[in-house]
Amino acid sequence: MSKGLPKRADDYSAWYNELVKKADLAENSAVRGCMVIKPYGYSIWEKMQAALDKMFKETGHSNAYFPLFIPKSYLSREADHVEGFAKECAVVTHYRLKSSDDGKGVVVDPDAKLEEELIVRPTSETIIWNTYKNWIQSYRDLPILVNQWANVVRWEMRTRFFLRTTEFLWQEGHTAHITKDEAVEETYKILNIYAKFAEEFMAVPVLKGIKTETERFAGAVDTYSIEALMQDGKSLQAGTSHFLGQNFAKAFDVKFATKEGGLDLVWGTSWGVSTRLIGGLIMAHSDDNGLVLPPKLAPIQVVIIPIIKSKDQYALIDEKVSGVIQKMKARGISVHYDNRDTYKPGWKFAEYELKGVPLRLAIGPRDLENNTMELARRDTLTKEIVSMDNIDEIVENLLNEIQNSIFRRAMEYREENTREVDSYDEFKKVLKNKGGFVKAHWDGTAETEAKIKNETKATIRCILLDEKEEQGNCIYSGKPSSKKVVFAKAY
RNA sequence: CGGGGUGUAGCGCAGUCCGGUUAGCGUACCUGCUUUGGGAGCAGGGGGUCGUAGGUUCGAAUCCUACCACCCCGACCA
Repeated sequence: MSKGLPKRADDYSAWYNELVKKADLAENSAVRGCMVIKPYGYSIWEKMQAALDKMFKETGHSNAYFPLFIPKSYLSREADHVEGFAKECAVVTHYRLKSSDDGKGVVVDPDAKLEEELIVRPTSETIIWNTYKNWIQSYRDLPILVNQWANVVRWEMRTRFFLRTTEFLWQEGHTAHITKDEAVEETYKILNIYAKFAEEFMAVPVLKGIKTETERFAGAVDTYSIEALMQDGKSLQAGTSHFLGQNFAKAFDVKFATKEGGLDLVWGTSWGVSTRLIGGLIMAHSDDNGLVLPPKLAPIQVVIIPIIKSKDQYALIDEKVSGVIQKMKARGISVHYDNRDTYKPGWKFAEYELKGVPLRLAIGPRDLENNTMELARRDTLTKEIVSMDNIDEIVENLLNEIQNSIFRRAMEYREENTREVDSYDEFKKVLKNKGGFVKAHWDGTAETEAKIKNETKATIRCILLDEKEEQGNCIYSGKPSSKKVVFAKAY
C-alpha cells in the first residue's frame, strides 16, 4: 500500500487527485483552474503525441499552426458554434499595461483598448475556415488535411486534473473535402484511428458511436466519439470526430470550382483528442498502490534497482547492469538504472510502483552469485527470479504480455459493467447500485433524454455504430424504438 | 453564482472555543555515524509576514470587521 494514497473504494476522487500529485504527473498552479504538467506527466503526453502524430501522417495529414487569438466576430459566424462556446470564452480587450498611479504596480491602460476584442481559442474552426477560404479556389486544391497541436482555453466552473482544466493541450484536425461522402469517410477514418490508439497504446477498450443531438459538437452535423469506462463506473468521452457538413463553408463562404465548371460549398470535418486522455489512462488501470501504465506509453518501461551490502559491490553490479542495459536498449526498451545511494531499495520499490513503471529488476549479492535478477510486474505485483543471460528477451516478451494483459483486464471490467435493461426501474437500479454502461431503448427525443438526465444523472453516451436493429419501447416514454443506446454517468 | 468548509514551515496537521513563556507535532530537508532483498536507526541542525488589511487590548494565531485565496457539493462542460 502506498504511503498516504487514499483507497479507491474509500474516496475515488481523492484517490485520483492524490495519485496525480504523488506520481509527479501534475500539480495545481498559481492560476485558478490551470495545472502544471510536470516532466513525468508530460512525457506520457509526448508518447501519446508521437503515436497519434505518426498515424495522422500515415493517413495523409500534415501539421500546421493557427493563431491563439480569434476575432470575436468570427466566432458568431456560425450560429450553433457561438452558442455552444460563448459561455466559456476568455476575452482579450486591451493590449498594453501601464504603471499605476501609486507606482507600486501596473494597471490596464484604458487607452489601449482593442477595437475588436480577441477570443482565446476554445477551438479553431472559425479562424481555420476563414483561412481555408483563401486556400481553396478549385477542386484541385482539395482535400486539405491539416492537424494542429495546440493549447485551447475553455473557462470552466470546476476543474479536475487532466479531465477538465481551463487551459488544456490537444490536437485538432480540420479537413476540407469535395464531396460529402469523402468528408464522412474522413470522420470515420479518424474515429477508427482514435479507437485503435486507445486500445493498442493506452490499453483502454472503447465504444465507437454517434452522439445524440444534445451531445453533438456546436456547429457539427454529426459527432462521433470513443467512450471509455473508468473504474468508478463512469464514462469518459476520450475523443471526438465531427462531420461538419457545409456549415463552416457556408459561414465563411468557402467554395470551390468543380470539374464541371460549377461552384460548390466545401465539406468539412474536425476532430480532436486532448490531455484528458492522460486522466483516462490513470483511471482505467491504476490501483491503490499507484499508477499502472501500459508499456507503450510508460516514460520508463523498466527500472533497475541495485541492492548493495557493502560499497565494494557497486562496481561489480554496475558492470553487470550495464551489460543488461545495452541488451535491452538494443531492443528499443527504455530502461532506467537507479543507483542513487541516497534512497534505500524498499523506498525505490514503492516509488516506482507509485509511478507505474511496468517492470522492475532488482540485483543484489545473491543474484551476482547465481547470475539472476528479480523481476517484478507492476500490473500483477508478482515477482520471479530470472536468468541474466536472456533477460532482454524475457523483458521484451513480458512488456508485450503486460500491454495485452491490462487491456484484457480493462475489457473484462467493461463487459462485466455493461448491462442491458428493458424498464426504467431496472435502469435506475443498475445506475444507482453498479454504474457502468447501461443499454436501453430510447424514443429519440431530446425531451426524454433531458428528463432521464435530471432524474438519474446519466446521459446518452452514444449510439453504437454497430448496434443491432431491435424493435422495442423507450424505457421512459414507452414509445417505439428501433435500437438500444448506451447510457452512463459521465465525466 | 447558491450551500458548506479550510487558510499556521516544502507537504500534512494540532493549537483558536476560554487572548498570556521563545508557536508546536509528523514528514520532508541539511550534517555525521551505522545501514541497504519492501518506504532504515540514532544524534545534532536549519526553516514561520500564523491568508491580507484594519480594529479591540498592557498583550492577538486566538476576539471583532472587511477583503482575498483554495477545496467540497450543486447548476455548465472535452
